Amino acid sequence: MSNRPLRPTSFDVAEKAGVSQSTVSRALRGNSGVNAETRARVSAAARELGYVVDRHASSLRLKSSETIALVTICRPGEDRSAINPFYFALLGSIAAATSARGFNLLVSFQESAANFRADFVASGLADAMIVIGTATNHAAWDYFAQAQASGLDFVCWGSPGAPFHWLRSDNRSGGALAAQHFLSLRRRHCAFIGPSVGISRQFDERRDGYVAALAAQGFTSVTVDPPANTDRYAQGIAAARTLLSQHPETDAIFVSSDMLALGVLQGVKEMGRRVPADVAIIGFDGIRAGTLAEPPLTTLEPDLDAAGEALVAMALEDQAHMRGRSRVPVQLLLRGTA
Amino acid sequence: MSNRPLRPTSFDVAEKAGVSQSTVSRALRGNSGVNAETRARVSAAARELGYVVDRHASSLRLKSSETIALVTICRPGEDRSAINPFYFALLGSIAAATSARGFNLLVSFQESAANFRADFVASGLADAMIVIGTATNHAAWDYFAQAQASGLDFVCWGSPGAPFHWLRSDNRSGGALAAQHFLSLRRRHCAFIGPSVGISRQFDERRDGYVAALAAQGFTSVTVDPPANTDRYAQGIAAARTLLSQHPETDAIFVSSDMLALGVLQGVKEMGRRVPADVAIIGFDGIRAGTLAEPPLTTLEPDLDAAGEALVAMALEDQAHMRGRSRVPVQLLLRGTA
DNA sequence: CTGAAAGCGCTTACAG
DNA sequence: CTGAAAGCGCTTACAG
Repeated sequence: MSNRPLRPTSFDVAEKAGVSQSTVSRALRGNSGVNAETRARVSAAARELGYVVDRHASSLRLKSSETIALVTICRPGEDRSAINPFYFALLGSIAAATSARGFNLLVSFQESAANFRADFVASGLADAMIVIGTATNHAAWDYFAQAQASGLDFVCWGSPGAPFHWLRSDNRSGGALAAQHFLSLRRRHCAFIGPSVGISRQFDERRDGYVAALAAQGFTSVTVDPPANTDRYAQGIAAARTLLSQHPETDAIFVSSDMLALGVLQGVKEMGRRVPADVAIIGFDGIRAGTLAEPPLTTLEPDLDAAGEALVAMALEDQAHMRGRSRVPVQLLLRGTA
Repeated sequence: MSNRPLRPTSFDVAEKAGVSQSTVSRALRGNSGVNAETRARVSAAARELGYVVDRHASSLRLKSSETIALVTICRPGEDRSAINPFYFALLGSIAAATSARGFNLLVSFQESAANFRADFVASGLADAMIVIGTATNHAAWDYFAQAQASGLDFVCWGSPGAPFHWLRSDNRSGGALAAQHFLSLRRRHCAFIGPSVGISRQFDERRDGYVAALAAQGFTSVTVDPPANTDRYAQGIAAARTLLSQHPETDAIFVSSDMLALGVLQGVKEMGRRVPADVAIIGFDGIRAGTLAEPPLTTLEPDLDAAGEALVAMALEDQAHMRGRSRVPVQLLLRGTA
């Protein structure tokens, strides 16, 4: 399959069209300054032969592959169907932005030293690299931090720790929106469930925005750190139990991410509380699976179309200093839990 | 970013190591018959210079890109986060199989004539192509059928209609497992909810296996075709209502896919039936979101690791006639709805 | 075991 | 407007 016996080259097209090979190249690239009649003849010949420009030859010459490499960092040992659907949605929006520019998208899921790899740009395979995925895989982010230290450049979603070029949700505003919504619902005993400080900047920002907005109205919030555990859903159930045992008066919970929030929702229901009547819940990410919960999960939804477009634009930006860091707007999606 | 000023070439490495460029190439490719000491010197020089083989030059010479192209067909107008998570899981397992072979994976989401594209192999970008995604997008499958007719070869999941090389779940066995499980649960009024004949071979096979296994024990099944509707979840709710109105005695429902089954579950509950006490439900696909339903969705789960591996193996198989068609085993995953 | 050279299939400066 | 030629960075048959 890789070695079609008769893949035609531009020389074959040239012969058939009765022109030189250089003219074929110019005509097919839409180069101005080619006689319209000649161009038509070349196009016809190419079509008849089923000719397609060889991308390797072309990229080699042009020193550009019109390809973006997308690395998704996974949890070690996690199987592919367990990957947080948020990252698949982000992958999809990056694919859309890539294809809108006529670029290709090379994807790679990485989880451990066995498959860490960052040489997509160095090998010419891609013009730029984007890194997304879980903040919890320290080995992976250390690897990419090191790659960056040795001169490799890329853009990432979230950016745990190191000073990468990043794009993030407007997390503080999201947290504030959650707080304001809870207060408008007359909730007075607000809580936050999310992983402890430092795991992910994004989680920290969400919590800080929430706590600050509550404080601005004279309210405080209790915080529960989910137990270390491989599965966010199970973590959510456990955290909800802990929270409601220690603070039975809780009537509103903002959760750092939807996968965790779905577990929290389950845990709250298992504790015999009605949602949202007794306890309101708001998650973060806008994942589709939230609509399947009962009741459907109210959440803060980042604009993923904007995120995909911005990540690709930042990655392709030639001036490294122009990349910097940037925010994607977030919107409160009222479904059923708040 | 695409144009690093100083990307070193094999000539630079050669100079630094004090050997010829050909020796660099041989040493780095692990070519046998290179002096061990020379090889070490070359490797060291390459490392110091941060040299990485240019994949375009290499692929051009070797006429092979060690890349698989994966096309995912989407519903027109559907946004990326709404793509059936089953296809993302399949994408993940294909990525794993690809990377296990040291291959790259190029992905493309296609939904309408505006972005139909099948020239990945013709342009040399990929050695083989895999097509997955919704069977409901006829325009897309027609496009690929036409591409095949003009000599392009590829492997696909499911294969609606045309005689593609395909991989499918062992759908008949899956349907039979559902039937047997319902009967072991003493259900006597079994139903099937799924799209009508011909939309997808896989759905037909599931229904046929189910009906045949019921018939073998002397039982029949009623079938409900979900209303034409863009959203599987909404279709499921509507179909459940129709079914329970027309056949209130129904105590078991096998549904052609999980996304539809999640809607059916919701619809059944909305009709005031308890699940699984009054009505048992079994879906098909094993998607993760099924575990978030209440109760968690019992389902038939195809072995996705095997599917990813087999799709890649079939795609890469040089002898087209060796590809043919093949089945992935399916397993009953008892969760909560049956 | 190693080097000089051809060639993979393009794109584009250089002539005309 | 078009053609002949150089060159992108590799891999490997061919000599030695």
